[in-house]
Amino acid sequence: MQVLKSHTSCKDCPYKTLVFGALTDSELEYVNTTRKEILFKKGEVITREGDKIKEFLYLKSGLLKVFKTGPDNKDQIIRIARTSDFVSLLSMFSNDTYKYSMTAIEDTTVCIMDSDQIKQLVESNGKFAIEILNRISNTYDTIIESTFKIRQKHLRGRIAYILLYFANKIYHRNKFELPVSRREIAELINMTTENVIRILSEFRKDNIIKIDGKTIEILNVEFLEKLSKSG
Amino acid sequence: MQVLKSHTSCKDCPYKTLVFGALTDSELEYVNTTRKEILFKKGEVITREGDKIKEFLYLKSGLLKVFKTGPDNKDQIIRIARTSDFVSLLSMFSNDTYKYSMTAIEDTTVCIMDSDQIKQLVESNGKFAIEILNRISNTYDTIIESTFKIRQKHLRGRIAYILLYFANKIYHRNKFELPVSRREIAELINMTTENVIRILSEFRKDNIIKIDGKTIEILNVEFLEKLSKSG
DNA sequence: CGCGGCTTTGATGTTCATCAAGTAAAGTGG
DNA sequence: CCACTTTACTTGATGAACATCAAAGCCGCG
Repeated sequence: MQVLKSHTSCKDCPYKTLVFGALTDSELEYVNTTRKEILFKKGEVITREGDKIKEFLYLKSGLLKVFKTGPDNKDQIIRIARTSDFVSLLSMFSNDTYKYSMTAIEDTTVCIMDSDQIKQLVESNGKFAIEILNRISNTYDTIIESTFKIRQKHLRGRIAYILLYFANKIYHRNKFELPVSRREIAELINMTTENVIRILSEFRKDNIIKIDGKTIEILNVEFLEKLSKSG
Repeated sequence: MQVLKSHTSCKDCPYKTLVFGALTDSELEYVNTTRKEILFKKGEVITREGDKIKEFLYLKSGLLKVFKTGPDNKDQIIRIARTSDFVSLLSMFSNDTYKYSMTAIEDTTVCIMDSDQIKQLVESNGKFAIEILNRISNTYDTIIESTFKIRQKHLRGRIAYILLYFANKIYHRNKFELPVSRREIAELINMTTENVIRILSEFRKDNIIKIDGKTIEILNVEFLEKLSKSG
């Protein structure tokens, strides 16, 4: 973890319009004064379940996993967050402590603002409130939709789904390096590590994907799409 | 479906403080002018997935299911909403159409307000915005939490969980009439109708519950609690 | 009275988790 | 830097958990 020296202001941030478009220049300036940019190396913990929420987090670049640890110390990954995600929305308006842990799964830069400041802005700027509501609802909707989709699929369909997810939603290409271990895939789509490996091998044998360690190349997109849809 | 003549104003509503506590008397009056109270009989459709959202719904009394219909016409129940639930929150700030369908599973009275009016109040009244954000986050959090809890349980644990849910969260007693069919239970906790029935019968044979049609009485709470926890 | 939906039970086979065992890779401390 | 430990990955064998199929009784409704 490393605090970065940011030479840019929120005013010039390319992601400004995503939510902060509703803020006035002076409000943005206000946010900018307390804002910090922090780099988390792959594997570093960003927040821990149960920690007091003091900050409002915005994922500027990189990738992180949001997860929950069960009583048996087994993790369940709630979702993977990527650039331009407001990762702290899931807790800050309903709880004073984080409901989930977050860990960087790639080198990740996070903008950190003061959560009370953001709440204050929600209170004073109605358009901003509407934008935050929109964002938060979308984030939650996406989680629920994918969870309910995944749970009705068979294991093969789940693997197909998650491969297409990485290819289409995260990397936007058919060859990519998996940012997560096989165990983490298992935690994300609710199956065992062994079966993740088994089905990946099966897909490899059937020439649907090519595997080289963490590098995956999808050879037969149509097949995966059909499998992902049918279940 | 039947429009009720309401003689009370929002100002006197016992549930006012839940969210509308942040509104001024004149704002409440404003809401009250367009507000309608509607009774849906058990089984009646309240909203349909894909319908345009025009109204803000508040569940005054009764019980309804929120669900999604899959491509194979199989429903998945997202949640069961009860008195004092703001059932339209899940869609109105992120979509202009409903993402889910709702059906009354008991006779249900719903307060219907204009959704644009509510959005306007969010924009103009900061405290109200915060309250809505809090409510919406809580609602979503609860869905996610229960979904992730359920998905890591075995079937017996799921049935235990749902029985305790009805007993503790809905009816607040150990003997109650199931508001849903066995198939709907299956759709709620992601299993087959046959297995719902099988496991309920098993619990009956082991004297853990008593069954008389739709009426369930829990005889051994501790057993169900242990089962629900362990998985 | 017949039809469709809900409930129930049994038989059957598939899917999947678990256990075991081994290799490879990656960190750790002297 | 090397021995050591741990973690990740892989494959196979086994049995348990679960879905599916089939058949029959029940009830409400037109």
